Amino acid sequence: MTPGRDAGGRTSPSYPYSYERTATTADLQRRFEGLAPGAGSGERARVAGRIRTLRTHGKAGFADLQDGTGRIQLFAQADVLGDDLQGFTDLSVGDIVGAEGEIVRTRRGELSVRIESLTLLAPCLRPMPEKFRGVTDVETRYRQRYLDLIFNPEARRVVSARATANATVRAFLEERGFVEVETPLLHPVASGAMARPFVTHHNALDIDLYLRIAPELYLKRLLIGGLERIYELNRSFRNEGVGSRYNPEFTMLEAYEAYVDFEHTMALVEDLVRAVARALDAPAPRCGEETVQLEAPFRRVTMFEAIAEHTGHDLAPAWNAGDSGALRAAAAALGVRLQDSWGPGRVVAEIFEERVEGRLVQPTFVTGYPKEVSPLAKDHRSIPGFTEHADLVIGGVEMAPIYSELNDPEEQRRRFAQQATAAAAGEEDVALPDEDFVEALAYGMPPAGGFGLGLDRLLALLLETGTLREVILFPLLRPDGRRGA
RNA sequence: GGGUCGCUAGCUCAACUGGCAGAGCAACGGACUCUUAAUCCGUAGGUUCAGGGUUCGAUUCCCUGGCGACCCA
Repeated sequence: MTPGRDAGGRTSPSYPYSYERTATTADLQRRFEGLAPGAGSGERARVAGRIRTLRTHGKAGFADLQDGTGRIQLFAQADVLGDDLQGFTDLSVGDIVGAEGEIVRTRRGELSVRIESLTLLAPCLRPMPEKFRGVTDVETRYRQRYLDLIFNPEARRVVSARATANATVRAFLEERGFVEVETPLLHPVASGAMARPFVTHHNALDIDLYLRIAPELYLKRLLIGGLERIYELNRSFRNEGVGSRYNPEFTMLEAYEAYVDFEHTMALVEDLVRAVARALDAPAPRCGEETVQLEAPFRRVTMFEAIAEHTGHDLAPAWNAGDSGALRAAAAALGVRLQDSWGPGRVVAEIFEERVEGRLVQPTFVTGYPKEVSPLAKDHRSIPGFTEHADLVIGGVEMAPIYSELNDPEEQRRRFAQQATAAAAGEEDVALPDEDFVEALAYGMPPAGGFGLGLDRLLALLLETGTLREVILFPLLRPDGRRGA
């Protein structure tokens, strides 16, 4: 038997199908703000919501009712209800009820619905968390997010902030002529990013499919098809660990614009990030000891410059001399662990990610990505060995890669071949060859700038939550043996 | 992957150096017609995460495992 109140104490609940509300609690609080203590308004309303607290006084009683907009007090009196007062007395904290009555303000000044009729809509059969402190255990808050939402206004704030961010993104892009599209989530080849995929199986076709790690290659197919400005607000999946910066499924924005390069797209991303920050009233979120200045122009540095600045190791001479031994020695000196199969480009990128990225708190576009770690971006127009790939880093976290999109099918084939070689050498985070995509490129893809923006990470930054898990309603957790969840 | 910390009643937390497992809230019964973390009286509620070890005796000490948090790589 589940713990909780004894069902025998009440007649069995009837679970009504609907309740005709005439007002929300916020409406009433606003409309009757000026009502004097002890006064009646002469107006009635029907409200519905969850009982948060109960105070019964024999022939009278009070309850706080919470709905999606706020709270109002319910006021029960034997004078009004007669024998029906029992229905109020029998309520439990957590029950969902509908109540009808006159809007009054009590002598102590609390705006209330003086109940004339009360309907139990859904009983709360399980004991609710402690009323004052509520739920604070982090694990419980994630596993039973509904309790978190009932008790913690902050949890509800995150929900509306994400909705606002999504709406802002859409409005921003629509204004600039971008069209929202939807592309497959089940991919025959998991490519478009360097990550490990989840595998699944399609029975009728008897083929393995992969949950997308990025929509990139499908969106580029649309560029080939003549859609010149497109975006997808998408959920993607990467088979990696969980933690404050990672969740295996995450929400990302990818957008592509024909006939522009990554310089143009960097400016677009900068404006977009700023627009979202303004919409959330967070132009300067705190991040550790620092305040992130999103209104100031975003800084630009090359990966080599950033490494030199933060580690004191100038890797440019070794790179230019093709001295990968010296690059590896620098990594060793910095305590960065490397795999034998990695080439010099990956070594440099690893040093950057492990020792520098986390220190770039102010918004920074990092450019100068070696070809080895950037298989989908165009060759840099003037610096051999590099690509036109910038990464926007804010708060020490990678927010958005931005490319001049590679549109030369032969070069794309060579890049994929390098990735395949790395995969054969045991590297798991690779962009796998997608021959169908290479064939599509051969029909001609316009030059384009594109980006992917990690919305969960951006929200975590702007809302100052410190962890992705606070902005993802149901973050992946190991199933709890007791609950089998 | 490494380190640190945590897991005790439905919830929030105690329990000294190893000595009868507790409180508040919630639940249940009762009193109370203006309370708002209502108050008052009473009742019930435990595989102390799991398993093993040490001990006369383990929530406490040791080992293994589980789940989580934080930090690091």
